[in-house]
Amino acid sequence: MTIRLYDTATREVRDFVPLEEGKASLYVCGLTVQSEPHVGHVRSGVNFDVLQRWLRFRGYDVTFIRNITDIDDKILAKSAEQGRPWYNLAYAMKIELDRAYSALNVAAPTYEPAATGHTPEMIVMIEELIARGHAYPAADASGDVYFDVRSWPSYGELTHQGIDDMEPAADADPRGKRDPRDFALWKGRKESEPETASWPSPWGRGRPGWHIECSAMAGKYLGPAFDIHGGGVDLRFPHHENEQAQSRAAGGAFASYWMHNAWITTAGEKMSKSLGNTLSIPSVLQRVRGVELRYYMAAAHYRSHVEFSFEALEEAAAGYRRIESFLERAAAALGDDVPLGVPCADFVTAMDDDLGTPAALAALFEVTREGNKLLAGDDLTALRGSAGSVRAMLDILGLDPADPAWAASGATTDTEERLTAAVDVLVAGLLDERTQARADKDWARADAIRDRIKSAGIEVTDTPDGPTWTVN
RNA sequence: GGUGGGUUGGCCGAGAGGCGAGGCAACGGACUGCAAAUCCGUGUACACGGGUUCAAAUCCCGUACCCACCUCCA
Repeated sequence: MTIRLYDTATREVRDFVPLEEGKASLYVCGLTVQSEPHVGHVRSGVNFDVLQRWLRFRGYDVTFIRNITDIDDKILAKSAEQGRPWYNLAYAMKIELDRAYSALNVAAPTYEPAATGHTPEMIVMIEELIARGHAYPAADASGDVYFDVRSWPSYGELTHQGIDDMEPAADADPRGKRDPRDFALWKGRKESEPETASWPSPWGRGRPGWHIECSAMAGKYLGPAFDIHGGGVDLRFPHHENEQAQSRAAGGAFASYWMHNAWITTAGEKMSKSLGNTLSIPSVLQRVRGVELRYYMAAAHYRSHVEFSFEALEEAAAGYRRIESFLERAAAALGDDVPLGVPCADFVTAMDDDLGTPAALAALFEVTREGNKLLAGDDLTALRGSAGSVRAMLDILGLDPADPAWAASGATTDTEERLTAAVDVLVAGLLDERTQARADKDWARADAIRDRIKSAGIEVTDTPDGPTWTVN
């Protein structure tokens, strides 16, 4: 059985055949660090993290490059508005993004290059394109360099569009373009822009066009040909189309497979960056834990559009807690931590089929139910098998509750620990009284004590090993 | 104008010619002093109209509505 992936370029699910046996090279377009990340922004991070984990589980040696764009029009505009240097804004938002990723257990890629660190590579590539007749410096004095789409016959192949069917951008400044669809490889510095936002080039000081950075960085770290290129659906055109055109026009084969994750929207609309911070990662994490948010995102197929709602998020969290509590009870029954086991066959089949996480989770729930039944019996070997399998499947999805990543994000402070210990002592006294009452079959008194504890926001649960308490 | 995606039960969300994925919620039962958790059970869902077929949520034709992209959106 091989991994099969949906390839946007061919519009079909194809067997994954890497360029080099046993290795997988992956480039994902990361974010433009211009504002605080919201739930929509991090979906690709989660989805491609799952892909990366699955490739690794299937034995591939994965090289995973995910860039960040740290210079662009919006960064310049926002930093000017906020009265701070553009690089300070970009850096601060980059730190926020890292926090969001780590709160969601999105593993660090092999390397995370930034656009501003790669202007020499871009310049070399642009020169190559000019030499091959696929690019030209603008005829005006702007210092811009454009890609000549008419010079590249297969332009439009990724998104299956003909150049003449494309609507020329109504608002685009034609500047020195030969064709309105030509796109900027290099943007000459404008007087209004800060000197620090420009780099030397053969065409004068300027800054990267958006698309060239990814071509240059993918080429640098993965070579002229690599296996998978990913990103959000919105990037198919123009970004990915242009990346492919310029990379191929410069002589590289570029990506063999193109994968695109769908959007998370609210109220049917895309999550605009101007929406405010109600859906920023820190604010959502006040409602649910990071692992629960990740579960919510992993539970839908990556190519399916998700309509975000807190109701659906809470429901998903309830489902995750069921799996989690099984693992906790299994660990208690086994008297030990549950070791990572083997995913069940249905899970593997589902994941191989274009990362079918919904079907994979269905399989995971089947094993969880079996495990819950075993919990009632005394076959510890079977229980260990089920629990280990559940843990292994969660681990592949980046959802293993025992992953230290979660502990880091939910770290308890010393004060909290001391408070917990203090409450435990106080509640323990009451619970002793209640246990005595229960032994005396004085149910009224037992319930009264439980109600009293509950009025303090603490839930008491009776188990065969005695009562336990949790904060509501 | 071009390109692509969607409409599934109370809710979320898979599937892609025949057998009701799964989760959440609800209801019934078992267990429990009562709860909680767990297990067992309960559903005649596929936007609308035609068509093909022994058989259609799934294929074809048409219609409606929604969404994305069309040169610096995740």
